[in-house]
Amino acid sequence: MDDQSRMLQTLAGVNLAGHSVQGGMALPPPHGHEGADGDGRKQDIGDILHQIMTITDQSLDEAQAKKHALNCHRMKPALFSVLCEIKEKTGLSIRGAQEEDPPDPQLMRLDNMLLAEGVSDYRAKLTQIRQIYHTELEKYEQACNEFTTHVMNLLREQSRTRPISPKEIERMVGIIHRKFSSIQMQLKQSTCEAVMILRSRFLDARRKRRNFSKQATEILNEYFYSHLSNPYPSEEAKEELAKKCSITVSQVSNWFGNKRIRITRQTPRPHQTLVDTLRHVINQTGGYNDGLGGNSLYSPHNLNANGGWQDATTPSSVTSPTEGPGSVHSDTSN
DNA sequence: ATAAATGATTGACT
DNA sequence: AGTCAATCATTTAT
Repeated sequence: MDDQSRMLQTLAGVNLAGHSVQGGMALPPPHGHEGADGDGRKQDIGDILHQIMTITDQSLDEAQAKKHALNCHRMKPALFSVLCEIKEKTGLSIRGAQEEDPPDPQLMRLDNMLLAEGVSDYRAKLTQIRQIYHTELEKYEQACNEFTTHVMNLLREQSRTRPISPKEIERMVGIIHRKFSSIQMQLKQSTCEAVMILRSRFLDARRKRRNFSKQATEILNEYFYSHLSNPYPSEEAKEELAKKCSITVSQVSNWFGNKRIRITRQTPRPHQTLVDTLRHVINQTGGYNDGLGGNSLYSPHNLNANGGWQDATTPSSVTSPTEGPGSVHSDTSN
């Protein structure tokens, strides 16, 4: 399980840093400018999608211009009847070519993984990407059809005044289709990359952390050292601390767990004793006056070597540990 | 560049 | 359910 996620992380990293996504569909590199390795890859999702949309609009504009020219032409009605039968031919081939891979095994696999992981935010974003992807794909199809039709109209028309063989027209159509499908490739690749980026960001986020503010640490330390004899805050206390520190209850729990284990631990720097460590901490924070008894600031025998406060049989002074319900692990509400 | 500190995660235990 | 212990992955200090 853990291995798997690490593997995924690695995979995503490779894909993002290196070359194009190679998955269920072998994608040729996008024909074009970027000679060096990934300039485009550094763009974020928004840029990529915007790029796609720009391309689409250009294509549509072009088609629109031709359409207008055609509409005004006197030969239009005659041409259309002829074009209809051609359209039937090419239209099928276009559809056939485009419906081949939209399901996209790579995306399907990603979807399945996402479902398994059940991350709502993640899934929402993925849905958004997918939606945009399908929208764009549709636009492309439409643009391709229109453009093809209109180019053919023009050629047909021109064949009246200059020699243009049907073969030549077919060739032209082929060129257009190839052009469009290469653009489509880019769309797919961009979508895959966007998903990859999204995924890697999510996986990263699991381990991302920010240190608490100095103030928050101060508050936590104060409580800790003020309750050294029993540093187990009740649920209510945790909630209060969480509120004061602007962190979650889980984070408070994590902090106390870490603190307890680490304050006792024998690992504070090779040549530093426990007392030194504690003194160091105190000096750093200015000291915490024990709210109860005022004694015992970090006196080692309060923490028996095995790290059990429970066994320390601490005298009274301990607020009753009214443990409430709750406290869930893992909270990333930041 | 390397070591230490630190917040989060995970599995076991009770 | 809460905790400990070990560990991971990042941030901070040296």
